[in-house]
Amino acid sequence: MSVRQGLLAILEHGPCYGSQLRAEYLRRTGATVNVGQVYTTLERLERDGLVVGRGIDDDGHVLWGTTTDGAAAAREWLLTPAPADGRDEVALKIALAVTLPGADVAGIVSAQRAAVGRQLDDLSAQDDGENTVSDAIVRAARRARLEADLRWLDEAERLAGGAKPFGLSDDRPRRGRPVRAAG
Amino acid sequence: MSVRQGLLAILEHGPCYGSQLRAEYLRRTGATVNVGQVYTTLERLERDGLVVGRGIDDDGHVLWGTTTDGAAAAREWLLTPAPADGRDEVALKIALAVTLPGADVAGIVSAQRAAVGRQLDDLSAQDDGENTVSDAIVRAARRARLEADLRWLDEAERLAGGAKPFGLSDDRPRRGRPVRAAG
DNA sequence: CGACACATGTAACACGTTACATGATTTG
DNA sequence: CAAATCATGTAACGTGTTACATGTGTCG
Repeated sequence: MSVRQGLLAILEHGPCYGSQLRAEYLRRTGATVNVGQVYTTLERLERDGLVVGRGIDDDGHVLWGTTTDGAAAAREWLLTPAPADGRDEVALKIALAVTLPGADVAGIVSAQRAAVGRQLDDLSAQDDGENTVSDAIVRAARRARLEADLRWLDEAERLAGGAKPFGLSDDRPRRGRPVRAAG
Repeated sequence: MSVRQGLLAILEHGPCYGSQLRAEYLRRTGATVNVGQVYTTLERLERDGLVVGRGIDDDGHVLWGTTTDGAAAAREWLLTPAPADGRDEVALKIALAVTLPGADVAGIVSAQRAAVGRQLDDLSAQDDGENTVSDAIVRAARRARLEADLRWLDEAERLAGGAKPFGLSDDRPRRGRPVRAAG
């Protein structure tokens, strides 16, 4: 959900053509976007009335700009807090593992801990001191989450100690009209 | 990517029918899955040779079980660390905002901080002490990440202080064969 | 019978990915 | 001309969502 809105927010500051938009997104967030996605996203934004074609460049580039609605949507997105992330894959995996008979929870946790450590190392290794503020912000976010994951993994291991795995539930729901409590 | 694998891991411990599988997923992870997705996921797993139909229940339920490949895939998934999350929507948004002239970065950060605080409150409010270990693990993960976000938001605000927004890039790439440095 | 809930799908859509197919342009 | 790069798409696929369309069984 962040690519669409990000591209729109950039477009609000001036018309761009497709691959230029991609470059701006990279320059401003450090994140890469697939080129093809930029074009399909522009199509959808046009369909939704948020951007319009602004004709052709002197160099033959296809320019796009925001509509009034598009500019408003971009500004609103910036000011609206992002929704909570849905699924935390690692957490769900470990939560599931502690319920499965025979699962090697300790092994899973330690493998995950090693992977997080590696990701932290990678993050430090990429830090060549020549970063933009945007880069620094994104990297700080990643680092903060990874360190939080490490602490959480310790906690998860502790919690997992008290877990009892179980098999498939025996009580299958009964079909038909439910018995209603007397009112 | 986590629903497919999660369902498969449950199926490895015994045949299930669709909505039973959904119930088990909820019971073991605390996360809801759309019922329709369970059925389409089962179709895909069958297509990929990881599950097979196990006939019909006494109650008419359509049973599914893992194949040898499916069981192996489930076990491997459990032991393999999850890949790093892709886009951190909040981080990208703020990284982008600091590059946009006129963006109210302080306002965005404080709105986000308030939202994270609210999410932490919600998390505490839901804690009725009657939780499974799986629930506790998932909630601990969410709490750890939210607290990390709070710390990171402070850092981001500090970092944003030194940022200078900029307009669209002037140097457009030149088409054609690039000039190659003399070898 | 009719309401209700379980159960099994299907359809349409959104977002994201990779890969492929073309043009146009410029340099060697 | 041939190679390399920019630029603009299109196609296919994967995962996920919501909404809709049906059965089927049970209870009042």
